[in-house]
Amino acid sequence: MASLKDDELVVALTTVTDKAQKQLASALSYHGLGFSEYLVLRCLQKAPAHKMRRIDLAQQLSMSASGITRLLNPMEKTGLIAKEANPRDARVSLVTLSASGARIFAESSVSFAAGATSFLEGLGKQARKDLAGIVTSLT
Amino acid sequence: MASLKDDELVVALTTVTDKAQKQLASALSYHGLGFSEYLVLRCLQKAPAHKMRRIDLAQQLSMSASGITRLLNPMEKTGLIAKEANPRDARVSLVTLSASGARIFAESSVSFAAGATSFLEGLGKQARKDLAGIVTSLT
DNA sequence: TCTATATATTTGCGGACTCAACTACTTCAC
DNA sequence: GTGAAGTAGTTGAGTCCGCAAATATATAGA
Repeated sequence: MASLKDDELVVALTTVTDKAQKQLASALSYHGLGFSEYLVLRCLQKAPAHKMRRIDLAQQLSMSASGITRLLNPMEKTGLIAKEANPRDARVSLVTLSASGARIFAESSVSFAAGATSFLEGLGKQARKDLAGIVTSLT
Repeated sequence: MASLKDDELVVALTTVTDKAQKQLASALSYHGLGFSEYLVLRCLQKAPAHKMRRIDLAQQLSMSASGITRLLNPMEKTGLIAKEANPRDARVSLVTLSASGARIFAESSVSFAAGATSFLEGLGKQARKDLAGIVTSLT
């Protein structure tokens, strides 16, 4: 069917992804979380010992180091995460997932997954597999 | 192959699209254009008589009306677009593509298309068709 | 050891965008 | 007509984020 040119395809992709982000951000807002904040918790959850350097967080989220600083500051104040020093290297400050952060993450993940499912609901099983293959080969 | 859960799929999708936007924004910056500014020119180019209401522009770009105001103000100052009143309805102010706006758009479109092609280069013909079908059914 | 370079983080400044409130105009019900 | 409600657009305040510069620490080379 529709064969779009590369530029049209990418514009359509950004449009549709933007829509997804807005839906998901709205779902997360019920838990008092922003989209990036959720991704931080998600990264920490997956990380060994739920602990990460700020710079690695920045890379995984494709953000600048300063963006991470400003994102994490309020999260530390509300107790979602905690700061921890690295005895081997005084430059780095590790970020850890707090117990309440883990709880909020678990709760918000339900909303997030529901939002993701509703966003993808127009897609059949094969289309989802295709999309998964496409995004991994674009990464 | 890889079958991701809905939430993982959407996270991967936003990550990859974010990467695309950054590449394209960088390509457009050589023409002095931001990503949203390029999309404005693109909309106006496609519009009948290269003319649109600000509110319709906002909807097509999934932006707020105030975002459009702030986006268009500098574009008008640099002469990419022009303001025009609507004789039938004094509330609306039409936005038109200027000659220089059309020229800049044509030039930047080359860079944009090249960026889009380079972003999609890991994808075969079938994958592009699949992706096109997927984004249209998600719209 | 001392200096140069590299790395991790924070801060000042600014851009892009949103929400809510406001102005200005139009339309509809009566 | 006149008032109420709706629509188009702008403005003020605030959020999120990036870039460049500054700070602090680490590492490598003479």
